[in-house]
Amino acid sequence: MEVRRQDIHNSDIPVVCRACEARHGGVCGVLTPEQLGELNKHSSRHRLDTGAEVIGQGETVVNYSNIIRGVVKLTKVMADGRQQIVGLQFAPDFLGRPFLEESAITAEAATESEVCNFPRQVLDRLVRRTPELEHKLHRQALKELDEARDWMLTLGRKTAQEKVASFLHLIATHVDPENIETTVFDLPLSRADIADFLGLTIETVSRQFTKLRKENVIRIENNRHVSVPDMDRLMRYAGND
Amino acid sequence: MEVRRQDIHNSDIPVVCRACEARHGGVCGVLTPEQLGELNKHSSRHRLDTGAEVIGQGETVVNYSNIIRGVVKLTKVMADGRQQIVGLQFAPDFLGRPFLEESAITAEAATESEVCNFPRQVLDRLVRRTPELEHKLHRQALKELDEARDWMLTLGRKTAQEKVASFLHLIATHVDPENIETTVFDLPLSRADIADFLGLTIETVSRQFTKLRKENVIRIENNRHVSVPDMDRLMRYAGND
DNA sequence: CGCGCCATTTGATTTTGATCAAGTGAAAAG
DNA sequence: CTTTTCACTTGATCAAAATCAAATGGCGCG
Repeated sequence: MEVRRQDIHNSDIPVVCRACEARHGGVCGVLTPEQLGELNKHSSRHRLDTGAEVIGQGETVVNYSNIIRGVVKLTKVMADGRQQIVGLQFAPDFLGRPFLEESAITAEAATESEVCNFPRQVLDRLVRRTPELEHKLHRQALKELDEARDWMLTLGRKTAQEKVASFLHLIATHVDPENIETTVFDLPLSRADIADFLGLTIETVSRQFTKLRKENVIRIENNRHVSVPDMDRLMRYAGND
Repeated sequence: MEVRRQDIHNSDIPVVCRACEARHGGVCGVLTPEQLGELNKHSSRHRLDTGAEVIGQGETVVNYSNIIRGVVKLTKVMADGRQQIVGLQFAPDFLGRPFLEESAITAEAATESEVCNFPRQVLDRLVRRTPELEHKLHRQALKELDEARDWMLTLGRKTAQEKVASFLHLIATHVDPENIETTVFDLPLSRADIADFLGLTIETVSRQFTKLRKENVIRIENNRHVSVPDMDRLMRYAGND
């Protein structure tokens, strides 16, 4: 009986969703098969090259997305071109700002990525009828808020060295959706992006990487591949005692 | 008939809530008279002196609050004492982090304030039964997230002068709950708090105030009373073109 | 293989804001 | 009325990170 019900349910779930890596952790996880089916009718998967823009600052929001794979950066730019990354989103995060017509930020792929898009209106309608979905989105918004506030402390009060170490720790705890903390990983961001994330220049970021490497806090190969022999030590360099 | 219903409703609303300045803008605005009555049974109003702590970083959350009057600052501290204000909340904002046992931040009154406290459990229960309430809290979380991200750009990429000008503009647009923008106002924060908000030192903040005053961007009396003759000019100094 | 491209690193110098150290002024306390 | 206190301002010097300027080092391509 239990098994049979399971079967029926599975067959109700859209084929593309069944194998979706983001289905359980992401917003889709709270939907019933019927709702998933409805959403799926209007949704589409896309591959994004590094640098591909999902939405631009000031543009009208037509789609929300789920990140299936990859890292998406959220940036704000000033009129004179100064730029700040205000958030990094990893799979299976939801991507979008509910209840606003116009995006206040630019979202673009930091790495080669994959997303699942669905029209704003379809999800908005679904949210109104599904308290669990709003709850899920609410939790994600609160998580992003916590992360943003952690980062404000980093931006406002930490030294360049602490900023870079904090960034490495952030990546170590987020790149792999499977693991809470990874000690060997590839940086999803270029030095320029890291600088934009940390409120520093490329040169300062590079110098701090060199310093951390010379003090054996990290090892680096090919610019992007990092290993951290002692995560606690890195944490201390990040100012997190 | 319409009038009579209104009367019945009014008589159902708890006496203390009827005159509450925060009732309409705040979370209470979405509650039915019955729900308001239930919440009110467990809630209590408190006056807060400047500096009074609402909750401390790392403490267990027992209460949520509504700000009735005044300004509350949200701060994060590092182990060595470095401090960053990560949010300013004005009446009638909701104060609290739903769905988390432990507070990641300290909240304290930046000015003499008044809040209405209610037990975490009572509101949590109410949220589960009231989608409109969760929607309201969700919207507030998203508003705070937008503000946090705006501020990240300020912290990471703006000069000291732009930071101070940005702060003045923020205050001008938030101190008076009645008005979108005020040109004459009292600063709700000391120089030390402003420094903690902007990621600067007291001395740098002071020097930038002097500079803005000398260039007639602002006038200052008694350290706290500010008037802005030309808000667009201030905006330009803030780097918002 | 050699060339050019691009990201990154490294070096020299400058600038911004922090730090250290006195002042000032207004309000509270004696 | 004087003294103390506290928040804020001002000044001199210092240090961290920005800026300007060259190297370096893969990597794709002819």
